[in-house]
Amino acid sequence: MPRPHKWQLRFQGHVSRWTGPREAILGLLSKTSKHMSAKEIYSSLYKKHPNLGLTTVYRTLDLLTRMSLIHKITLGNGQRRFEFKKGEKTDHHHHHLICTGCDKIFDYKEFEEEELILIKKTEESLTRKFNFKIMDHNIEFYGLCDKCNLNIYKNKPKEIR
Amino acid sequence: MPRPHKWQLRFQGHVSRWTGPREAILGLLSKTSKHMSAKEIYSSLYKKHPNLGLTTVYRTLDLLTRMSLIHKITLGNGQRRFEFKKGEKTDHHHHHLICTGCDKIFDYKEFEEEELILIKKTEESLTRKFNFKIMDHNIEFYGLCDKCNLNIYKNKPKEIR
DNA sequence: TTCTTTATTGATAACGGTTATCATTATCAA
DNA sequence: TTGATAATGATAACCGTTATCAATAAAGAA
Repeated sequence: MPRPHKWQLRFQGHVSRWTGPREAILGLLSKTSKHMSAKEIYSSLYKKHPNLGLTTVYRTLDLLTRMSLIHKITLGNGQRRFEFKKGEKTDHHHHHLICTGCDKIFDYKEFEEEELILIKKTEESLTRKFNFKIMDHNIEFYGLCDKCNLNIYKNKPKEIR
Repeated sequence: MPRPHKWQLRFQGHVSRWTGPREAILGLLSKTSKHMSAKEIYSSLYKKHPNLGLTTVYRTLDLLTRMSLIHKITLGNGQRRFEFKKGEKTDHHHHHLICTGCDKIFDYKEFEEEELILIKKTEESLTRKFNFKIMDHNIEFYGLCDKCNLNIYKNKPKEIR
């Protein structure tokens, strides 16, 4: 049932089996640049895989994350999204600008190189000082868009969300 | 009922009112260096404020965050915790190093000046590009502390928490 | 190929954190 | 003191994620 796949090699000699759902989910993520949520993946695959269960999506995303084939990002608002890992660690270097009024998220790439240098230096220093194995980082800026910056002293109203 | 408070000044001339729950929650966070969750705050205040509702804790934390009086951090596992903001100055400026094995949070000050310069440049650029009013930023590194790093080959991270 | 083992799946229920609802209470300017 | 209304708190609802468990299917063995 499962067709040959280049990533299947990662499973050989291990416990896991190469299955249709895993093929479908990894295939989808490898073909998009978006960071997708579990439900987005689930509904994207419904047409071609109507038998796929949401539980399997979660389990597969967890497996692929542990295999370092995909990358999980947790936004400041708690959203979890996944993306295919193209290669080097530095490729998935997304940072976010988030409006705390309406939760809109903007990707930015300003000062990407400078950030990378500083991140690397910081990681090395933290590893030495705390004896940590650094696996990931998260950099976000929070602010208010012009539509939201007038109402910060009120309990968050519905209208501006 | 509400007693005078230095932070009350932040409310004067605005819509919001200075209330007992807000006094209690901000007061608690100002007296601890811990990063607390909503439920931890709720149960910490239960003794002296048995009438306080969990809903109000969430609403107040949201308000105080938007007022930049406290800081919200979202861990990689989705946990949300809050800490008091000591001041606008760089005195107590720090970022977080989070162990994904045991959820422990370490504050660090490595490369503080270099980070601040880059952060300021990035903020200015983002403000110009997106017309945002930058209020805050969040820089976190995720990894495994030395104790948890020894257990990476165990199946269930829950057991070592 | 067929068989056997067991990893994987998917429907369902359950879980935990957060939010919406809404009647009541409390703040604060007048 | 009073009145308008912001804020509160009990409750239910919401939503993303997990646990459960019988059924299914992958992959090596025969």
